[in-house]
Amino acid sequence: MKYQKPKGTADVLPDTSRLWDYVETKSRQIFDRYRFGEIRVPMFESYDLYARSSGDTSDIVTKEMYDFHDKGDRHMALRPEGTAGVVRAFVENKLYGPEYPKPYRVYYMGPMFRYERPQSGRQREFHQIGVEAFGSESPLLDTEVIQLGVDLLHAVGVHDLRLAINTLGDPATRDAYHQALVDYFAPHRAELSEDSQIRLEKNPLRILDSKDPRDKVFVKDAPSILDYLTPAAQNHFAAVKTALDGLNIDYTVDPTMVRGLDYYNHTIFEIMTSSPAFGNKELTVLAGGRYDGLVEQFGGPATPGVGFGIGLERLILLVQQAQQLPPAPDLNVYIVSLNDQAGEEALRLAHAIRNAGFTVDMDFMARKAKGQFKTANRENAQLVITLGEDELANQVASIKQMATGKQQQVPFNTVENNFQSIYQHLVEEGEQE
RNA sequence: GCGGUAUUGGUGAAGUGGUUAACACAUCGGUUUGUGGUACCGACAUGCGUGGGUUCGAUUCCCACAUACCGCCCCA
Repeated sequence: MKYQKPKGTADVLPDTSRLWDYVETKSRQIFDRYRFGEIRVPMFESYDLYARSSGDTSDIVTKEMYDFHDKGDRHMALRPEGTAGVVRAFVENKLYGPEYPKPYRVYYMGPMFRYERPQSGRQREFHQIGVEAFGSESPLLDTEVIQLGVDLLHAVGVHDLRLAINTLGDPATRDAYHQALVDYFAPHRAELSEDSQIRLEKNPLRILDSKDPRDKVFVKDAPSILDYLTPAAQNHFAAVKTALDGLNIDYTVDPTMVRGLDYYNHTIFEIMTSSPAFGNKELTVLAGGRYDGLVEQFGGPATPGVGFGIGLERLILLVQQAQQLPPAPDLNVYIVSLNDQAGEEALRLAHAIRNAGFTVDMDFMARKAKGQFKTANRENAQLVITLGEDELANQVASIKQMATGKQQQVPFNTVENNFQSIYQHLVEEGEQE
């Protein structure tokens, strides 16, 4: 084969894209109800934008960034996540201005990229649906965003959700907790995994997320961030929990939950579900949190923000598992043509009938009548129009109702000008009998 | 970046160091003129991911590369 798709990409073919469309359409309906508007931002930005927002110290960022130098020798990167670009747009378009209602709420959906080795559920090009809400510190906004996520998942038929929440607190909290973790783990340094020994230097929080059994022994009794919250952070978290209770949204507090990105603080949350689609393993489909301070870091005025992202590929699998595909659209008419001249007439009639609002297909392979009927049958055509020498000579179409097998003649004229009434007579009234 | 497994037609696949690469599904055609199902008949990989090598001879052995899947790292 001469060409193959780039590593880690996928072609979405019509059968599956119907499912994508379904999920996207449902999502938009939910966003409308919550008054989130769509924002479309570039699929690539300056490399520095992503590197800085994600935490440029981590070599992870450079390792997984899909970056390149353009012809002007600018260092660019395909967007690895949605938030950074949206925050940049928020600042650049001065959306913090007084003329915009606060909080300023947007959603996006589209491809993201990361340069890594493809494996289970991970591709180099993947898709996310995400939301961001700027300008309010209210814990009620955190809660509304969570509620939005839950609603969205319900809307596409994904149930059995588990919401996990945690707080990373404010900067003072993080500093104190950081120190506490270092104090706790340092004496066991030699007993930790090699990776965690490095994490201890760079980002002790990540040790909590380790899968290595050597680390888990100590993680079990590690200090909890909940004990290091400043009063303000504590109040915020408590208010989120109260609001969730008020909405009857179940949740579990997971004090070991962390985020890979540096910009998160205060509330972070994940929605998990287990499904046969994933071998009944519990997997996260939605993750988000608060990122007060990010707008400021990007050169805007101090503006709080909160949002989440959903991995679309994963969600699609869930939806596919949870419910049957939305049915393919009906084929109203299939036109069988028996010679070249009839083919030309078929083209004309097809156009007229389509203009009347019906779906029409016809043969382009010069196949025999039997073969064309087979196709019509396979595509579930309601009506089949046959055009051959006789029909052309008499300027009439033979129209067959596939359900009953009855066939009758209708002048071309009527087919072209009043197909609606033919259809009503043959199909809709037929159904009532 | 590291490791494991895999790669045969439109699809699912069997198979062997040597003159015709099973079988099934799908598709197309036929079983007398232009009508859906079934049955029966026929057609359908000069080719076994790509490039090298070993060999008298490779789809089968070896190497490299590509891609896919599964792990590690990491996770946006």
